[in-house]
Amino acid sequence: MTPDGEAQLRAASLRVTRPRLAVLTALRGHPHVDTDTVISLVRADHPTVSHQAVYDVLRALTNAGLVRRIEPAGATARYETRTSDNHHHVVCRSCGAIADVDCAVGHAPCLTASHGHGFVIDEAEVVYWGTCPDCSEGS
Amino acid sequence: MTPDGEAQLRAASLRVTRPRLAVLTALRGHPHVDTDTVISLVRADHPTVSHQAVYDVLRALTNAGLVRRIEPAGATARYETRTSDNHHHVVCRSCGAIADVDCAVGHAPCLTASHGHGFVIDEAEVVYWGTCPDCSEGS
DNA sequence: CCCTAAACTTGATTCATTCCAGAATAGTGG
DNA sequence: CCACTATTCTGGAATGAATCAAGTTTAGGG
Repeated sequence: MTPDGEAQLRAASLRVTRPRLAVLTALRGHPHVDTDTVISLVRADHPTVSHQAVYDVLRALTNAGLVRRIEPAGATARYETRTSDNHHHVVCRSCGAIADVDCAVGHAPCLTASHGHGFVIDEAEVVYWGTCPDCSEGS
Repeated sequence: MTPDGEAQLRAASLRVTRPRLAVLTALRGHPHVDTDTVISLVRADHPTVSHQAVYDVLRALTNAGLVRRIEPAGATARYETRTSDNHHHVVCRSCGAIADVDCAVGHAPCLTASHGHGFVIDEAEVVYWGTCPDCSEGS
């Protein structure tokens, strides 16, 4: 099993608070959800947590590397706990569903495009666009 | 030279209007600008064009494929006229500058990751994150 | 058990984008 | 060349994700 939230927070020298644990738990069970959904999930157990707290927590966890923020074009920010393995995402054009995709071309393939106008490139982000099973079925 | 705006619009069966020509011209001269900048550029020549018109035009041109919309995480939508050659972009983390990057791994490399949870993938979008020459110089 | 910085609550604010109702206009058919 | 209609444009209000601000609570070191 993944280390429990408390251990993760301490390892990142972040204070262990109820809202933070709740957000981590919510994201564990529901990958790729937006902020609003996180708020709902958190409030299921802790009704008094403010939306601002969730925004703060998500930012803190993202900065600490415990959570990864993804932001597909035309959608609001989503979050997931699967970090540090440079995987990518498929996004459904019609319903917005997101699924994980392991890096196709081995590891960090695209960083080879380094001769980009003098830019120092440190990350290559890939987003696949398409149609999810549910949506392509209907048509 | 690129075909003039009027020809492009007619080829796409779009009406030829002053705002549309102005937007096309603005984007030709200034790639990767956001909507607000487009509005300013357009108004330099045609002060009466409404912001709504620019939004409408950008959407119409994008749907017609005359313009491509890019939307890096954490930034507002940008537009460019270079289409139909599947190139990618480098984005500067500190100043937000964007530059074009030709597809590194040949053509449409990444579509090979097709076995993604039953998704039918039709496009692979790549965004390189890094630091532009100007910004890395200062540090 | 105190104390202080960090975190949280509440509520207002920003800003890109969209929605709406009415006026203008491109371009087809007469 | 003119009239007609759908499309487009104008001006202004509304939406919604996200941020800011002031004051209260709390984690956790001393």
